[in-house]
Amino acid sequence: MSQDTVTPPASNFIRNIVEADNASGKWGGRIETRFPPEPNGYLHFGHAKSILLNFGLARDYGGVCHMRFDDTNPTREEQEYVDAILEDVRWLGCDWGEQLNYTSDYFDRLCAYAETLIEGGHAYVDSQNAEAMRATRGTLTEPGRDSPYRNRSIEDNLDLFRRMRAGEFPDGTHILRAKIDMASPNMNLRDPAIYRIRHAHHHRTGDAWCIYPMYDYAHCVSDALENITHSLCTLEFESHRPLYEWFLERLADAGHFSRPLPQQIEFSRLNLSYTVLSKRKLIQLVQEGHVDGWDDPRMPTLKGARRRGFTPQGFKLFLDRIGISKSDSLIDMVVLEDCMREDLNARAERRIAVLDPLRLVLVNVPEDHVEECFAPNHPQKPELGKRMVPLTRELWIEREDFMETPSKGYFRLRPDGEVRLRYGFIIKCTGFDKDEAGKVSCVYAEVDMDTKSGTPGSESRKVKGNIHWLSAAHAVEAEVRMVDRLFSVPAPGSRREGDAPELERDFLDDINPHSKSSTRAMLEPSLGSAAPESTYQFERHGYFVADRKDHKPGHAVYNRTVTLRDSWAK
RNA sequence: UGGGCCGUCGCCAAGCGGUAAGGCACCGGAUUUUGAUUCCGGCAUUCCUAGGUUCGAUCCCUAGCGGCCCAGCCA
Repeated sequence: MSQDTVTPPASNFIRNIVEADNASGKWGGRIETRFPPEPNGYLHFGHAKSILLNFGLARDYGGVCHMRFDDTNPTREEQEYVDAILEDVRWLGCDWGEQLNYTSDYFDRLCAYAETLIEGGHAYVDSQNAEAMRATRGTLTEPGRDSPYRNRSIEDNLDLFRRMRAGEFPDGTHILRAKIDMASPNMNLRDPAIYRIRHAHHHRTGDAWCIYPMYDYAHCVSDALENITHSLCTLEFESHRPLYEWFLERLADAGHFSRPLPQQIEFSRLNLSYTVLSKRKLIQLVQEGHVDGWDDPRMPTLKGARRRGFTPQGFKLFLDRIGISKSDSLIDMVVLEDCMREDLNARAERRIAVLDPLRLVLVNVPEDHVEECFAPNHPQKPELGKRMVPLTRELWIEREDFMETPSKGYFRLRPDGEVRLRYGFIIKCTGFDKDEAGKVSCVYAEVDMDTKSGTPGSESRKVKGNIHWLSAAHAVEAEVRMVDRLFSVPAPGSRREGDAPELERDFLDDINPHSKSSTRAMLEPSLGSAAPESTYQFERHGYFVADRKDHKPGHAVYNRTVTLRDSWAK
């Protein structure tokens, strides 16, 4: 094999299955997957795992991945979500080619196949109401009881089903059920529903239908219709697999599909510390106003991630790193953050930003003097060039880079201490002022003119400290949003050691009160005119992105994507 | 207490009868005009437990223990 291949994908049980299928010739080397979201909400980090897995697997084995909207429940699905989902999947870099599908595209066939199920004696119309069905389903340990309508004739079932479709009955009066086994130890096999009556407007089919298929029936049929080879889903569908196979086997027997039939394979969903990934909780956060919408940079949604400055490449790195398996896991948020750092470190140009400005006056620099200094745009990529940063008598430095009484190990500026102004000169502190409140308001220093960075001999004198700065006369003011983790505990809402047995915790109580703050910062002038979504490393601080929505000419707004690692305990 | 699935280093995760990959984290040390990056080195005599089969078991068998999922006309 060639040496220049990118990092080979890690082995996992799904790839093993695909490779075994390829080896046995099961699909003739073909692989087709699908990403099947329901358009009833925004995509989150958990979906990213599924998207990258499905599209990545297809790409790696020369196949295609279909985009498919599982839109079988008209009461909760909307076009708005379809558009948003497509935008997110595209943003992640995935390409579905011609395969943009909707389960609703198959309503005709789904309905026709339901009739063949009835004709084969595999389905019946039940006329019990929902409560009666629940009451006769049994429990985990007790078998259910057959419906009194279970043995209707095929003719009656067909007639009833057609009249359901024709709109003769109100919602909830009849339902088409699979005739399997009311005593099955697998609850999903106790005559599950196939079609329910719903007089509702569908976002794509309008009012053409008043009966809609259930997930278990629609999904496997859609997979078969699209010639999907490997149908990947999360672990909670494991006990639905026998049903998936039950429908397809019967429809194949009836001649609608040929074998081999698509195979459902389950993997464990993503759990991430310091956040929540359940649709219900995410909706709650938005609806109750705990965050500023679905695209709040703190939200674990793809819209939020994008606004925060997370990158598709970072997500790919993350998913390769955590792997695919069937064990329940809780991935530490630092892993995701670190992947973003890794990607951004390689690509982001460096800029200077002073987030908490403190005035520094260089006492031996004349009022109107402008000294041109040069800073590399990327320390590891000299080909990206340098830029000029002007140094003048009055500068902004970071407030935390000066300490009147330094703590142990501190090696930045201090009274009578020396430090290098990054890309500039070594300076020595000669004094400082304090305001009425006792807060340092201005620092004075003297420049050693023989130490300019880049000039011969400038390296002869070494100082440990190295701080960043900005010319007060040149810097532009900006709003910088310090985004942090949304929750302050690893598992929001979970019990903690020492909790009283009767105590119930609410994940909302674990929201990090400091997850969002905003500051007026000083930036290099070019940062004011950068395009929205431009990403930079603010030296010694972290990675920041020009806000996609609010960053405008004359009104710079940056979001902190992630801080730099800091081995100096803050 | 029915059924299904899972249990390998702090967090992930390979391995599938031949004597414990890798990543992240962590700990050393080197380089560094970002306390960043990069680089080198260290990091499971042991695979949930207990028995058994075998020349040999994380892999097979048995019995336990722990965790997750299933009782929507949701997906």
